[in-house]
Amino acid sequence: MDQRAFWTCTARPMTTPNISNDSGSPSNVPEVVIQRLPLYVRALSQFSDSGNNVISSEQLGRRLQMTPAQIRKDLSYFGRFGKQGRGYNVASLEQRLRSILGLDRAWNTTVIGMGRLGRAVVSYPGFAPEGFNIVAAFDADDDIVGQTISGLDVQSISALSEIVKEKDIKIGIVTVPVEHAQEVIDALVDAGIKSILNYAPLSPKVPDGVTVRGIDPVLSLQSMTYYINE
Amino acid sequence: MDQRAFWTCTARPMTTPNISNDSGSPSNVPEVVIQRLPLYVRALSQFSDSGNNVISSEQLGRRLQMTPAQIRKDLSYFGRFGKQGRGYNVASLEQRLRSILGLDRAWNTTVIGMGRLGRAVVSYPGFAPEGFNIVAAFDADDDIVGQTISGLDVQSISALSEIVKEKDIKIGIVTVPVEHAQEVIDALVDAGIKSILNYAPLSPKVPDGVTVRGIDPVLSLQSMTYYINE
DNA sequence: GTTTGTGAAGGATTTCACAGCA
DNA sequence: TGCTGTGAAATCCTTCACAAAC
Repeated sequence: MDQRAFWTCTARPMTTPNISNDSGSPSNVPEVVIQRLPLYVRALSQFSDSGNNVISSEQLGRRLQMTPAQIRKDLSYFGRFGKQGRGYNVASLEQRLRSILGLDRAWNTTVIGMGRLGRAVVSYPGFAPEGFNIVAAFDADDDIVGQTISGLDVQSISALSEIVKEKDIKIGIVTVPVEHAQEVIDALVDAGIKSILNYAPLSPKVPDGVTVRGIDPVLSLQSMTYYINE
Repeated sequence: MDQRAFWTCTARPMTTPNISNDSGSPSNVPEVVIQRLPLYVRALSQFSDSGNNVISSEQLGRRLQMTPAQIRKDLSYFGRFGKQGRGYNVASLEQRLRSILGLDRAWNTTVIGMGRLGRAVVSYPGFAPEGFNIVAAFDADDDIVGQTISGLDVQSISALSEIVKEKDIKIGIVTVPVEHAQEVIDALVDAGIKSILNYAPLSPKVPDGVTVRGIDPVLSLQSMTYYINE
């Protein structure tokens, strides 16, 4: 029944603090709830692909292996999206959730570290269709700086802050070796970045107000072996 | 303060049920605690690299951005590893935690799906040093079956069950396109696999007793944008 | 009849705070 | 003195159960 996406590292209490939020959206939504919303979006999008117009919390719950009550409660943090006796309109619920999450716009993103992993990330075709555009690439190595990789010309990390402003980059993706990850993350924070996707195997220190999510398959494997009985 | 690695999907209640556990290890440890243990292992290993012998829960907590009380409580599920007034011996705590997680042995692993992502996974150098050995690779495409990729010869998925037994494979890594992910996961489950690392963007259905952890950078990004203020 | 939205109840997890030991 | 280990308290999250709406 546990439905939780990989590993996140956040410098934030589990419950979002009262950041006063102009757009009238509620301000004490638990972090776990926010992390489940993208799952709802994904499931709804799959449902509408298969031609359904309306879905109940019961059906969604069956799809996502979670209880209908939890789904209704989660949604109730943000408004009343359903119709009693009928359920939710698939397309409009998806649209509402996208809007809540800020997915109804595109986000400029940069990748720092153009080694093996960074190259894989910039050439991964899954980001752009979801509105995450990689618009700059950086590396510390002078041999790599100046190369063009997947249509991006790799720039020196010393230009990071400038380019972040120039290109209105809001999200940093860190693919440098673990030894340099903390300093790169510090540099992103200094450049004003508030959201970081970290592929390096470490728990970085970031100030309050900066969100870091980690991608670490080894960590995932290491917590699964506990449950293997033999 | 939230320290959680990406997305996991587990067919297990948040609190581990009473699976009677021969080796005298406790049987009602919350899942969140299990997910934090690898973070402790990683931090301890970094600490010992920097020449420290002893660490307090306060120091560990500072490193991992979590409270000392939580660390002590987590450890107390498994035993009494510290010395009052001094703290924990870094090396021996790391060893104890590795043993609890089953990381003091190697695990045979297989990757299913030898497209772009699967190739990146089998050539990722981070698994083997942690004891996760990729010993077989599978694909559905006849043009790929028979190729040798990173020293593995790619086999047909129809041979999955047989090879899993033959090579004593305990963990499956799914890198097939999302349309085929559920059927591949079903096949792994049929073959007796209890631990699955899923790179496909879907929440798979698995029976109780099977653990799935998902790796989905898009999902991580989608929950971060909520917090970006503008 | 069906399904939502939601207070209230019930669990689970985190934090507190301090006894006890080195 | 310093720090662990741990019950108790506090907080957070999920589930229940039902009135209201369709």
